[in-house]
Amino acid sequence: MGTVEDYFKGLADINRLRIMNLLLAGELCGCDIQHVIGVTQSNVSRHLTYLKRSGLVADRRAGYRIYYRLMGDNKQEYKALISYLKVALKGKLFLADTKKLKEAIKNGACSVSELKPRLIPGSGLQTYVRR
Amino acid sequence: MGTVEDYFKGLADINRLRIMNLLLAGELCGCDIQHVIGVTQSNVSRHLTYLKRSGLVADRRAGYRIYYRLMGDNKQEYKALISYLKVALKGKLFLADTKKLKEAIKNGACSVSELKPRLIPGSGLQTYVRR
DNA sequence: TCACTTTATGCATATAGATGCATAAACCGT
DNA sequence: ACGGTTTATGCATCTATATGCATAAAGTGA
Repeated sequence: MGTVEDYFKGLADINRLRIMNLLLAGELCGCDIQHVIGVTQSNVSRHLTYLKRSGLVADRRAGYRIYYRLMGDNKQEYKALISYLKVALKGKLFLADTKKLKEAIKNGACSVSELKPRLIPGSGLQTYVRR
Repeated sequence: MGTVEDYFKGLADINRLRIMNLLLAGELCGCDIQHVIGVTQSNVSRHLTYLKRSGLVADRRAGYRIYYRLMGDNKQEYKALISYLKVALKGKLFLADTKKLKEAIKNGACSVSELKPRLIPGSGLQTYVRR
């Protein structure tokens, strides 16, 4: 995993693209993703597994939640891909998802608020406090 | 066709990535692609059909040959994708393919020679004369 | 230990994709 | 019209994806 082919296979699905679009905004737990995308929980779980297997997404457990984030890979191939996604994910569906995510955060989503970043002690990672 | 999803689906196959890699070097006819990739003719034909359907590749007929080229799309999404491919297609397989293509051209490939570009009258497109 | 939240997975099913072989189709030159 | 070159497609098969439902698994808090 982590090859160019893996990347493209990983992104060859509309729901996985929607997830990547959301993760561009920051680290998220599965239930928030499920809420925004509006598919079943098992569906989200499997797509996240696929994205991890492709080398696109990383995760960490925090209690009974698991937070997913873009793989912080320094490979040029990976960074260039993320740059491309930022350019390419501008369609109505993606913008609507992003908007819905912001709304959810404002109304107190289950896990995150990009307005309130918090550093995880010792990890160098950033998460967001629950509202 | 031509959406981000189409692009990623179109590139989610190793043989189609290999074809795109070759087309980055210029316009090519199907038989040259087949020679370099080393799969069956029907396989190449179907992958090219898929790439056209995805909005990634365009073609033109010239006699009994059909020349395939990257879709000359000015959309930012498309241009950024091509830029990404130039960065990402650096693996051994892709480099070997490119090398094999150059060899084929040097030895007189069936249709093209990037050493001898020729403008197609009126079209603004460039092709390569047969050796 | 028990109820609750979140995530993963076994099972079943439906669809899409990849591939080779044989053959058709399009076009050329003679 | 005919043989030769290149490309497309019908048929068959195999594998991979996508999806929902039900259920298990992991973790929390009382």
